[in-house]
Amino acid sequence: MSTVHLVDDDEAIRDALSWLLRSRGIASRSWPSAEAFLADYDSEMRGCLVLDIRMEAMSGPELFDRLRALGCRMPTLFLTGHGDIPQAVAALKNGAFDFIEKPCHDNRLADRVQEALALDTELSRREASRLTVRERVHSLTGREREVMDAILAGKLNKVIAAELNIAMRTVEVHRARVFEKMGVKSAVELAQALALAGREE
Amino acid sequence: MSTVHLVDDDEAIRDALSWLLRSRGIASRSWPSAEAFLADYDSEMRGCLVLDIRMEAMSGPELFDRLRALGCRMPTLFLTGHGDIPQAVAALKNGAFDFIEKPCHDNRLADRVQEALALDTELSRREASRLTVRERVHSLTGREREVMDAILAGKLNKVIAAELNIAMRTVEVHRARVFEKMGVKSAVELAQALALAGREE
DNA sequence: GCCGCCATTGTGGATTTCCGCAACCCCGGG
DNA sequence: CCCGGGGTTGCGGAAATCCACAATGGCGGC
Repeated sequence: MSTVHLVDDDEAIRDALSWLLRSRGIASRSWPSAEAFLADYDSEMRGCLVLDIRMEAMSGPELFDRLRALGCRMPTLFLTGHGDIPQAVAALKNGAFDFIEKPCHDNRLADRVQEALALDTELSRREASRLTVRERVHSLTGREREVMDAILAGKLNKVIAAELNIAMRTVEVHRARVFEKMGVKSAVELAQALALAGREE
Repeated sequence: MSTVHLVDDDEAIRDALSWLLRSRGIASRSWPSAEAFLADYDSEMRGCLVLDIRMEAMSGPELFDRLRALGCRMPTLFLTGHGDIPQAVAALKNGAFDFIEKPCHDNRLADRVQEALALDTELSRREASRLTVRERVHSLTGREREVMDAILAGKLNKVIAAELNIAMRTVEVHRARVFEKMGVKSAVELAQALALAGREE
C-alpha cells in the first residue's frame, strides 16, 4: 500500500530511483508523464509522490496542483535539474514535502522519501479518524445536530428545551441518541472527539 | 507594536525598505547586523522580521535559528541576492514565512510583509489565549490536576473517588474548584478550552 | 504558636441527568 | 393502507451533579 509514485520523463532516472528505493525495501511505481499518472490516479493511493519539475507537456508543479484539486494529500517531493528559487519557494508554500536538486546524494533522497512515507502513514491515520467522526455527524438527524450543538455550548437540557420550544424529555431522547450515534458516553468525550477531528490538520 | 524588524548590512537597502514600508503606513526599525539585533531583542517584540541572508559575521538564517531558540516566533522573510535552492528550502522548512530574491517588485515584498504582520497578529492572539489556559492549569493544586485529568477522561465522581481513595464529597470539592480556577462552568467547556489551547499550533 | 493553604469528610437538599415504558403525530413508500 | 423513521411527550424512578454549611488535620512560614 505504501508506495512511492515516481513521475519523470527520463527513463534512466526512473530506473535509477526505483532501483535505489528497492534496495531499501521500498516499493515504487513509475510513470513517464504527468498525464500518464493522472490517468492512473486513484484517491485510494497511499505513499508519496516524487515528481520531476520539468517534463514535456504538464510540469511537476502543475500535476501537483491538479492532484491537490482532486483531493490527493500524499506528501510530495520535487526533483529538479535546473530549478530556480521562486519555483522552490512556491512549491514548498503550496505544501510540497521537499524540493531537491539533481543530482543529489542517494541517501539523502531515500531518507527524505522514507520520512515522506512515514508522514503519509500518520496523515492517513488522522484522516481516517476524522472521516469516522464526520460520518457519524452526518448520520445525525437535523434535530439531533441542533441538540448536539447546544450540548457543546454547555447548555443544560432545560435551556435547550426552552430554546427549541420542546419538552425536556425530548431533548433527553435526542441527547441519548447523539451519544449513541457518536459512539461516546459523555459530553466530555463528545467535545474531545469533535475537537480532535475538526482541528489539527 | 506591530513593527517590521529589518536586519541588513546594506544601509541603502535598509533605507529603501523602510521608506517603502512607511509609504504603506507600516512602521519599521532597522539594524545593520544580526549581532546588533540580538542585542536589542526582546521577547515582547511584535511584528515580523525581514532578514538579509548574507551578512558579515552572523548570517540571516543563523540569526533566525538563534531567535527561535530564544522563543521568538515572529514570521520571518528572508531576502537574498545570491541565494541557492537548498538555502531557500532549508529556510522554509525551518518555518520561514517567505524567501525572496533581490531585487524584487516593491509591491510584492510589501504585500508579503503585510501578510506576515497579519499572521503575527493572529498567532499572538492564539498564543495569548493558550498562555491564559496554561497559567490557569498551573494555578491548580496537585490534587485538583489529578481530578481534572479524571474528569477529562470522562469518569464519574464515584469512580474518581475510588481511584484516588477519597470520599466522593472531596472529589466534588476539587471538581468545583477546577471549574472555578479554569473559568468554565461545565466539563464540556473545560475540554474545549484545553483542546483549543493545547493543540493547533 | 498562630495563620493560611491544601486536602479531607459529613449532612442534607435542590437540580439534573439518564432511562425504561408507553404513546401520538406526520410523512413518504411499497 | 400499513410500515418505518423522525420528532414529540408523559410518568416515574435510579443515579449523579451541585452546593451551602460545617468541621478536622497536616504543613510551612512568620
